[in-house]
Amino acid sequence: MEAFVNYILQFGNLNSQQIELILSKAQMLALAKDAYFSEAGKIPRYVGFLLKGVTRFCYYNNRSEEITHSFVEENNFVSDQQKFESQIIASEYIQAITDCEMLVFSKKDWDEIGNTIVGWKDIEHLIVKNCLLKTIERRSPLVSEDATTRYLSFIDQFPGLINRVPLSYVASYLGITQPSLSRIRKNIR
Amino acid sequence: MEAFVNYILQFGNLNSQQIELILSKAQMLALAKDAYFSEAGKIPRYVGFLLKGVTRFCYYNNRSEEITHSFVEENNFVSDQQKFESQIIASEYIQAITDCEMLVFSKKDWDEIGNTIVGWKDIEHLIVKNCLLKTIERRSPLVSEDATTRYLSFIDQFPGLINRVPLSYVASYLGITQPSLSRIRKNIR
DNA sequence: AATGCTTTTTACCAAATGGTAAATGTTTTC
DNA sequence: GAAAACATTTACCATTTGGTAAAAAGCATT
Repeated sequence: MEAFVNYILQFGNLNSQQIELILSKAQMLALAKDAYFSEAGKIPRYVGFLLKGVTRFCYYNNRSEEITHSFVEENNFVSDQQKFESQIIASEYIQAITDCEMLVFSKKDWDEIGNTIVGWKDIEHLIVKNCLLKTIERRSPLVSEDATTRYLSFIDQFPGLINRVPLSYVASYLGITQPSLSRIRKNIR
Repeated sequence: MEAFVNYILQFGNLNSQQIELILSKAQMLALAKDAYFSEAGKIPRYVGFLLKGVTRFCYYNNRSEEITHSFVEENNFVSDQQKFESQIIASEYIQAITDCEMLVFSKKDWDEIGNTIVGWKDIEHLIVKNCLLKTIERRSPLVSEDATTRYLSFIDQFPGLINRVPLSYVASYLGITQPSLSRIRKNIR
């Protein structure tokens, strides 16, 4: 809870009443492992802040292969932002990889925060921009480096995560098959 | 010029005085082929809107290979946005691939627009968000698909661009070597 | 048309990765 | 603790891609 407030205050100042207002709108959501927070074909109902656990974003490409394109760890926002904001149908899934605890906000409450707190929209924009830039930065080596380097940079970018998520998801994230990832791990040892 | 105004008006309403103000700050910049608009190691001076020509973003990875990570065609903003906004040293290059014509704004003028026009910052945020989302979307297939599919989706996303830029840049963008790209093009014919 | 310059293709072989299925290891459930 | 279910590794070989250098093609200049 404190982590959530600290996270937000990185991006702008809020007084205690404003923080109170935000927290009053937050709902606690427990998500069991493998449960979906948001699903392709449905409109995302909530934006969430992950207090505990790991989630992933995934979709199915045109060969019906499941592609994991992002991981989100605790103390970060989890949201299909564009689809949530416009309340349109999502084309990807957000799934809990471990049991998760989240603070979530309905679209209505989220909008109310934006309409009530002066300067909130700026903060929100900064948060979104920050997340998008981080995504781009993280995914850069996935294009230009070989698989071993990609794996090493994954380890670097997400310390410890390799022990918390199935390797099949990591292989997909890195753009290689699971046997390839297994071979790479063997060669590194 | 009109293209620039239309582009902006996609993201919010502005009256004619506001538009006049914006245009009064704009400077015309002609950039010869291969010239840099922004350079690694330097602070980006301008944010630009590309009226004519093609540019690319590139950087050097830790093996000193030059990586082209984005192309920008006419009627789009060209900016190392994060570095321009914070006026910090860039880590990548923005280079004209063909002769270019741009509208550019200095940091000072750009800030003045933001401080003068109510609602401009919202528009700016939307533009930035839009560009970042487009970047992510375009680069998605570069991870999860094989090289031939990546090439085809490049052709799809940038119609005609293949005939305007060196294939070596495209190969780099797709994460393959130039001989590989050449082979792929041959197989498709 | 000839010259030099750059870009693109080709050819060669080595290395990396994919596809599949079986084997092993690990966790869960009863 | 045994059985079942799931996750990971291994092994096999086919295919793709990389690295390098030479050849060919395309462009500009004279």
